[in-house]
Amino acid sequence: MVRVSDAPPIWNRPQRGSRGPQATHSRAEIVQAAIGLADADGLDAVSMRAVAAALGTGAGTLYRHLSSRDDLLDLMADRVVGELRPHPGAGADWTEALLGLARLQLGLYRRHPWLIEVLPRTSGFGPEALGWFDHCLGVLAPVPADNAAKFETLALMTGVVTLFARSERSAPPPAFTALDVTAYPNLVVAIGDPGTPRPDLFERTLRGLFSALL
Amino acid sequence: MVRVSDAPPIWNRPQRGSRGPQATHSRAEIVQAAIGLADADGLDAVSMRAVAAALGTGAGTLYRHLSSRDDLLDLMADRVVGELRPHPGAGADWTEALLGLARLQLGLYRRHPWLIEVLPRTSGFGPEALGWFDHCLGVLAPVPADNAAKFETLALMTGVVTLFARSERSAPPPAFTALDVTAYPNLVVAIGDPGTPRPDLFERTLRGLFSALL
DNA sequence: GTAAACTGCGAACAGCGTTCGCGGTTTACG
DNA sequence: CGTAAACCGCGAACGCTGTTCGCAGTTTAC
Repeated sequence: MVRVSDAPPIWNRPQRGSRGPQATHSRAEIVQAAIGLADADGLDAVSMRAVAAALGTGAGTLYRHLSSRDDLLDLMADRVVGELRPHPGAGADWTEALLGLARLQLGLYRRHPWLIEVLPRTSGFGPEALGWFDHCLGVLAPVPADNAAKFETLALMTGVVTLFARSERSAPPPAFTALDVTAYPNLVVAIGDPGTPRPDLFERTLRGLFSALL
Repeated sequence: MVRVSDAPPIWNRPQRGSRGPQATHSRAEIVQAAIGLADADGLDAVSMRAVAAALGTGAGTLYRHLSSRDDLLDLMADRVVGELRPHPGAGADWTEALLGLARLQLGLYRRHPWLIEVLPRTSGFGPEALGWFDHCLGVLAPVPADNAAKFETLALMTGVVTLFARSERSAPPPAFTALDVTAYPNLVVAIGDPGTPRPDLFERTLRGLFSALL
């Protein structure tokens, strides 16, 4: 489960040495093929054999460029995080700027839904993730708050974005057919008067978060 | 991925028919063995063969009581959600009561860390999950708000609890050795003055959420 | 009493991540 | 300049996974 490897993380390892024939596939090529499969058919479609087949080779070949499937997932995640560039310039209102960053993240999750499953199990921050985090800190620069508070706020902001991304993906509740009235009295009356969901829940939640933590 | 089965969910299916010899293992027994494995060695240790071996039988036997491993995970999740009983009585202050419910949920995640992975992929609400949700609605009964707003708030409360549970499980950040100053300027200065994390982040976040949404 | 329905069981299947040895190719070094 | 080290693609193989299926035996319903 936990990464116990003494080897340096994948981002610090060189792609190839100096000797030997030129590789027919690069690390970036493999990652791109894997992302294509994940975008099209979900994360389960990203098997080593499938990725290799998409590149016209065998599964064993991939291990010349990666040391494990988890490495591949790390690289995939950091690469799509790079799609958040160019990082938008911070305006005068940092709250509005931060909201814009959150919306950008939500868009990324919509483009690559598998990211919701991959990100929580990545082994660490890649260079693009660090760059994004650095940019967020820059937006928060004018805020007079402890750096720990900024870290906490950004972590929770990212987390809340994943919650919304997940809720968008999950199917609507299964219509509650024939609910037992005696067992779930409050639920029954609430179903009878469901009310109307608010369209600005995303912004409202994040604004509440910011005002509570910064 | 998505459950396309026309069969009724596992909770509505009877455990056995009337004919045939008495079964040596019950559905509850299987679920309990699986939970024991998950608590001890994580979710990956819950393979059909391992669960069957813990019960002294073969993997194929389990399919007499369950139709898939996903069914087993559904049952495991709903069963540990039942540990939240007896549901605490609501006091006068609904904010405080709701905070107590959130703390109860966090404790459940600490006792069964695998629940963090299982819950987002369950196929629906089990009877215990419905009971918990019903109780939360009861606590929110005196709040003059739209039922949709209450649904949204409870969903986000549960989500935020999972974020905190996840952050407790994840390893501390890897010490940021030798960070490139030119690439991550804001990060470098923030590391130089890390500040002190706030001990009441959990409560503060949830209070902010409640006041923003209800 | 017969047939239907259920039981545990173990072999089997396809797929998975990963390892390893093979022959061939390119580069670094004495 | 030749030799050795390092890298390449490749395919077979290992152990594991979830799941299916036929077999023989047991209990119940009609």
